[in-house]
Amino acid sequence: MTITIWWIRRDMRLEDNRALQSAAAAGSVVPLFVIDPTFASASDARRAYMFATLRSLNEATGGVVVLRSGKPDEVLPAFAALVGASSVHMAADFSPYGRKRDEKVRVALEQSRIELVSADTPYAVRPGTVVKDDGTPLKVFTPFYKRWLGFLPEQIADAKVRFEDRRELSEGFPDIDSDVHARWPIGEDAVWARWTQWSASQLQGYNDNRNIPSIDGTSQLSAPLRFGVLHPRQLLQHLGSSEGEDHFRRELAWREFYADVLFHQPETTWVNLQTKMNVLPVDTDAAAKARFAQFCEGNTGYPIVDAGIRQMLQTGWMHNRVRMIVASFLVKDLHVPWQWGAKFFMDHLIDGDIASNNHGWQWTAGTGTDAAPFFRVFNPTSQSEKFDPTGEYLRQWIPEIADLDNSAIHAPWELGLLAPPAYPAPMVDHANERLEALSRYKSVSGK
DNA sequence: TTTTGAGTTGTTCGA
DNA sequence: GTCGAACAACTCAAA
Repeated sequence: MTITIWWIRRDMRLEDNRALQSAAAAGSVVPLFVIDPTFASASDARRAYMFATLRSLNEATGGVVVLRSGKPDEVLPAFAALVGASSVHMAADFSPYGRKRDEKVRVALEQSRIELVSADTPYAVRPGTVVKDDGTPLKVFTPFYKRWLGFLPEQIADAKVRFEDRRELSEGFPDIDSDVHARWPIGEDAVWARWTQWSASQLQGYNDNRNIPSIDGTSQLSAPLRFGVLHPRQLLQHLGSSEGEDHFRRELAWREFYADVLFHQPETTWVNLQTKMNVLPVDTDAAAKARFAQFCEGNTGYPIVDAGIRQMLQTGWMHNRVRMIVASFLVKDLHVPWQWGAKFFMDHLIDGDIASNNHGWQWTAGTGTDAAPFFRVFNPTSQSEKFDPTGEYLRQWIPEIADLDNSAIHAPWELGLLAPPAYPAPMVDHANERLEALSRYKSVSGK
């Protein structure tokens, strides 16, 4: 019997998994997960989620997932030789690191005459597919979206998979912080249960409710999507054409758009997409670093900003609307490089995806796709009043101000209510910093 | 090739 | 409280 390897990466599921199906079509499958040394740089929350998910996947296979530590271009050829595999099957990874890694692995396997088969992608539409009539990629979301809709994949029925039991070759699973199980649905069954429950009650009202951080208005499926516990094409199957469903489809498409942008311009992970923005003045001196450190603790004195940061520090996740408010504050009130914020988010988010995260930051900073009007500066107080009118979200994450009433909680300094005992005064004056930001952005386009 | 309309998520000010 | 205008200039997509 031919042995094949399913190299598990961002596709931690058994259902609708074309890499697994490809491996199974060619032989009896050894599922392999390589613990790459670079994972050490992932956030604690993300690593905990990943291993909890893998453990669940292992159980779903009857315990045959093999873990091996080391550099993938060394582990895969050695492991393939060990089990006598003739091919390795995977879903392509489009992150800049993933592309380099996979090319190294392909070359290394080739020397042993083992084929690396790329049989799936983490996206409904493979990055690089959606192009204009002249064959070049799109840089604006809306036209991308319209064309992307025309490429949505067909559903393919799963064939039965025969697994090969080589569990004696596996390293043990690392200990898993029990917190992650308490906080997140782990594994395919639990994640689909979450989708079923959430979509039944929230999808119709998604348009409005997704912006309210105190309610369960967003799917919270970002981490499962990040690790492929479910695939976007599966979600798309469940979406009709109501306003809420349309909007949810657009959100899925944003994930694909940013992957596409990064695929074409991998260097924009950490440098401005719009090079003209390279002359935007940013602060990087010791004082800026001190302000950044205060920001990272969730002690800016702006409740909505601090609530978001604390939510992320404590849970590994932050509500999308609040991510924008927090990012805008860092870039436009503290005037530090967006890269600092992007790194900070990647260091803590459970769902941290390099394309969505870093291009989201570029969007906020005005350096990315969508030449955002330079005057679009979020006001943290009015955003708070608009999207958390009852202050419920603020109270959940900032106990120091939990006793303030609705009229005071969004801007506790205004009534002289510098809340007991420890909530800080605003670290900067937003009205001043807004003007400062406007003048800096204006300076970029010249007079 | 040229032209035209549009571009995720905002705020402030004055009527 | 509500509403519309102003806030720049530029790039992109498509006709």
